[in-house]
Parts: sequence; C-alpha cells; structure tokens
Amino acid sequence: MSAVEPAAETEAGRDFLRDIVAADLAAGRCAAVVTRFPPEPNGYLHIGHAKAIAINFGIAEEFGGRCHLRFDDTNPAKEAQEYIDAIQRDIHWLGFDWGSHLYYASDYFEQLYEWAEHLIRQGLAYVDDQSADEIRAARGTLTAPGTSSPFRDRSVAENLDLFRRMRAGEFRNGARVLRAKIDMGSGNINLRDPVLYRILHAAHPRTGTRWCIYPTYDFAHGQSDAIEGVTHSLCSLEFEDHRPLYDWLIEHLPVPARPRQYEFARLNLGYTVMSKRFLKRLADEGRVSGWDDPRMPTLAGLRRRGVPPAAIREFVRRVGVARANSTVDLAMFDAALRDTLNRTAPRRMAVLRPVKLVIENYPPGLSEEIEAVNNPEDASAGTRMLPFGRELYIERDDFLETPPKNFYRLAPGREVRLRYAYFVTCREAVKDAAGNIIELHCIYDPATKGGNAPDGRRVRGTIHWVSAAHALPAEIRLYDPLFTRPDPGADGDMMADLNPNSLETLADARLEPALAEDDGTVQFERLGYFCRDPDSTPGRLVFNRTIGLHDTWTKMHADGR
RNA sequence: UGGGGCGUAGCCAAGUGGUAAGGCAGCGGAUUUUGAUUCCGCCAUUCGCAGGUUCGACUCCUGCCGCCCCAGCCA
Repeated sequence: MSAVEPAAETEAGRDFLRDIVAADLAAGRCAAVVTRFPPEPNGYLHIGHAKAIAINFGIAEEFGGRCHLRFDDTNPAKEAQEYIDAIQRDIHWLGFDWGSHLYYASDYFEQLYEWAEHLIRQGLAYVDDQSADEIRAARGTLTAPGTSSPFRDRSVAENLDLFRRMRAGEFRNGARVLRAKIDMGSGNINLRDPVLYRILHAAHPRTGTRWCIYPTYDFAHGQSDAIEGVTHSLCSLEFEDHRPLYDWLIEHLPVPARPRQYEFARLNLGYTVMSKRFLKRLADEGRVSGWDDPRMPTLAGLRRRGVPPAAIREFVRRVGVARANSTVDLAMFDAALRDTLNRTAPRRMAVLRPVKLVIENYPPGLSEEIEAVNNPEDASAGTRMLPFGRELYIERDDFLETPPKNFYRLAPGREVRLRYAYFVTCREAVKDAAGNIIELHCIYDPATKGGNAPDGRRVRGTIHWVSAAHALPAEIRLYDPLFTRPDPGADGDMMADLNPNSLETLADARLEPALAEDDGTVQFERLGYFCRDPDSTPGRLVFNRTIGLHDTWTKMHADGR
C-alpha cells in the first residue's frame, strides 16, 4: 500500500463499487482504474444518467484513473448527431471531463467484425436464416427451454461465406442474423444463442452507409471495453443477466484485456419519469416545450430551470450507490438544490403579484438609494444599491384587510419593515368600484432608515418591495412537478398522470433593476430561487422559478393552524 | 419444479458475529431585517417472517414470504 492513499479509500460510508475498485487496486489486479460512461445517442441525458456519470467519472477521479465517454452507437435506426452533441454538452456542464478519451463503438466495427469471423472459425457462431418470429418462437419461454435452429450446424465455410455476403449487402433487412452458439437450454435466456449481428440497411450518423450489418449491444459492449482497457464496466442492474454473455464473449475472443462488469441500481425519483422514450414523446407531442423544458428531468431541462450542476452532483452523492431498487423522494432533490443555492445564490428583490404601495408622507419626486447585502451566507458577495421612492410595489399576499391571528405582515393600522428600507404603517386600502384593492396608502418613519428604529421599537414582519419608478416588468414561470403522483404510470398510463397545472405564468411581475444583468440563479427574497429564461428579450424579461423557499406560513395555513 | 437479483424508519442508506451511522422528510425549541438560513433536541429495543447455530446474530445456517429484472434482429 502506498503512503498516499486516495481520500476515498479512507472515507466512511463508501459504497460497494468503491470497495471493489479499492480491493482490486490494493491486490494489484489492475494498475489503474478505467471506467466508461456509454450512452446510446438516441435522446437527451436525464438526472438518472447523472448518477451513472457521477459513479463512473467520480470513481475514476477518486482513484486516480480515467473515465471514457463512449457512444454506444450500434443501432443507426435510433441515433442522431443532435444527441451526440447534446450529451457531450450536458456531461461537461455537469462538471465531468473525459479528456482525450472520446470513443464510439462504431470506431470498432471493423475489429468487431473480425472477431465475429473468429467466432465462426471456432465453431462458436453461425448464420441463422430464420425470421425474427421463428427465432422468437424457438427461443422457448421463461420456463421452457429453447430449441435449436435448423441452421445451427452449418459448416464453418458456409457460415463464413454467408456472413461475408451479409456484410456485402446481398440480403435484405431481417433475412439472416449471426448468432453465438452457446446453449438453447440455458435458464438464462441471454445465453440461448444470442444474436450478434443483424442486417440493417440504414445510414449511421458516423459510418454512413459503409456498413449494412451492425453488432448488437451484447457483441459490442464488452469487446469495446476490452479494446479501451476498461477495468471496471459499471452499469445498471438490468444488465446483470447479460454478464454471463459478456464474460463468455471475452473468454472466447482474443481480446487485449479482461474487463469486469458490475451492476448498481439505477436512480428513480418520485413524480418523475426517466424513460428516454417517454420523454421524447412528451417533447415530440408538444406536451412540453422541448427536451429542455424546465419541467423535464433532462440535464438540459434542469439547466434551463436554473439548477446548478453542483446541486445535481450533491444530490446523487447523498443518494448513494447500492443494489436495491429504490425510488428517491423528490424532497431529497429539493433539499440538495436549496442547500446549494442558499450558499451561492445572490439575493434580489422581486414582486410576483404586485400591488401598489404609496407612502403619503414621502416627498413626491424624491428618490434615494438603499444598500442591501447580496448574500447573508457569503460576506464576500458584497452589497448593492436599491432605488427607493414614494411609490413601491409589494406582494399582494403581504397585505390582508382582516388578518388572521398569526399573520404578521401588513394590515390596516399595522407597522412592518420594508426590507433594508423603512418602517411603514398602513393607513388605508384604496379600492376600485368592484371592491378590489388597488393601492395601499402608508406613512413611513424617516428615522427607521436601514430598517431599525432608534427608539428600539420592533416590528414583527419584514416584507420585500420594489420601487415602482425603477422596477423592470417581467414574466415569471412557476413550475410544479410534471406528474400528479409519485409513481406516474402505476395505473398503466403515464400520460393520464400528467399534471395539467405544472406551469403557471405570471405576466406582470416587477423586478429590482439589478436583475437585468444577473446570469445564473438568484434568490428572490422570501420567494425562492429564479433564473432568467432564454426566452427573455431586452424589453421583456422572463424568469423561471427553480424552486421555492421553505414556507412554514403557507404550510401552517394548509394544516389549519 | 426457468434463471438472476433485492428486502435495515415515511424515503434513501451505512453495517460483513460484540449489542442499529448519516442524510431527506416529520415534530418540538432558540436565534433571525428573508415566516428563509443557522443552531439545539426528538424521531428503529429493532433489521421481510419463522426456526436453528452461538455467551452473543442485521450479520452464519435452514425454510418460507414479498418485490424487481430477463422470452428485441433495443440499449
């Protein structure tokens, strides 16, 4: 054991994967750990992938090894360059880097083809002329063994000839496949002569029409791992049954290395659907604005919603790694998000549902600047100046004509603090003919500038505000979970569980001027975290709510306390 | 009478024979110019169930129960 151990080796609460890697390193079974993240470029990455990314890149990093990004592009029918680009962008955004180790399974097509011929020469693979239906029927069932194909015992010469002609394009799609000759009676269905190559006359995003036969996942994955020198091939639980096939191929092929596959449970999140297929449908059918709709669990969607990559990394770290299937409470994601944002997000003032407040005794035309701290959690974030004047906007919810017992915001005759500014006392609620409150008339105490009374009197409530003369109009988009239940689709139809109220738009919000320049996610004090949406134009800002603040007041109300 | 996995609190999750970590949620309370944050306290006599081995079992053995994955020429 070296004098300098990786920190991870001594940390408590390490997971079983890290234990395996540490043991292999300690025993000298490998000199350095090499992992890989192998997405198929058939859609956008989502938060479930973030777990796999964090595991593969994270373990490599912690143990001083490396992690490859390898596109598993073996099925041209579903794959596209758009996805290849998006996946790379999203992994980088998440904070991981593959350096020069960017690979494609399609880079290995020639080598894989040669290995397929090797298998044929060894009598371990054969060309099957049966149709897909016939193969399926002969495969048997979960409880009944399969039966051999009539083509199973073709000669090596005939198999070689046929396989070469498959490659040459002599046959139509589906006419023949190459199968491994393993065991039609195996209890593991993956071993009942699995298909290794199929005919697909389709253009591939990278190899174009150079090939018309493509290796299956099973024939490509382990061999690609071996070619790249991957030591630990970490994947999710559903590939467990494939491991015997993975090992069989590695053992029977002259591969340059001996990778090992280990499986962990994939991430499931409450109120969320991780199926790429379903997410694609939501985007394609216009149920959301696209793959990057802020309600989507995609990394692109989370980014647009204002979720910082550090929050996602923290979330998956807290979730841990194990082999038990589980569904993580959405609240755990929210907590990681709030923790991250609380430490880093600049504070701003914004009024979502404005009502005008007029300070009767404040000189008309006068305007002053008030200093406010940018982040009470971080002194280095400094301060900024807020314009203040006779007319302000405050939150409609912050005034109640007949306040309940525990309400300590503004009400007739009551004094509250305008954050960072002055104490104001409400004199009158001005209403229109219909009885709607249009203006609140108050008086302020000039001696309370900054928010403290020299006479030591206290107020219970502090509310946020924005200067009417200086405020920026904005549209605010409030998001709720895309689904109405923690287990969407449990009754059979995920579409039926879509939340019809997942988006609420507020058209007339007012923001403090500094918000015109902010990038990144900020906190609107007392409301939540928000970030500017790319739909913003110079004349009209659009902000997304990333997540609200904890709100015990609303909660007390809901509880009827 | 197919094969492979998994069952520790409401949700994640440590624990690998010596007497149940931690996080989230929840519940109290303190501080607070965000009803936020922060802080402090409470929250599994019990580890799917039943037997067995042992001075001692979440950990070992046996049996049962429950849940998940596999019958694509998807990955």
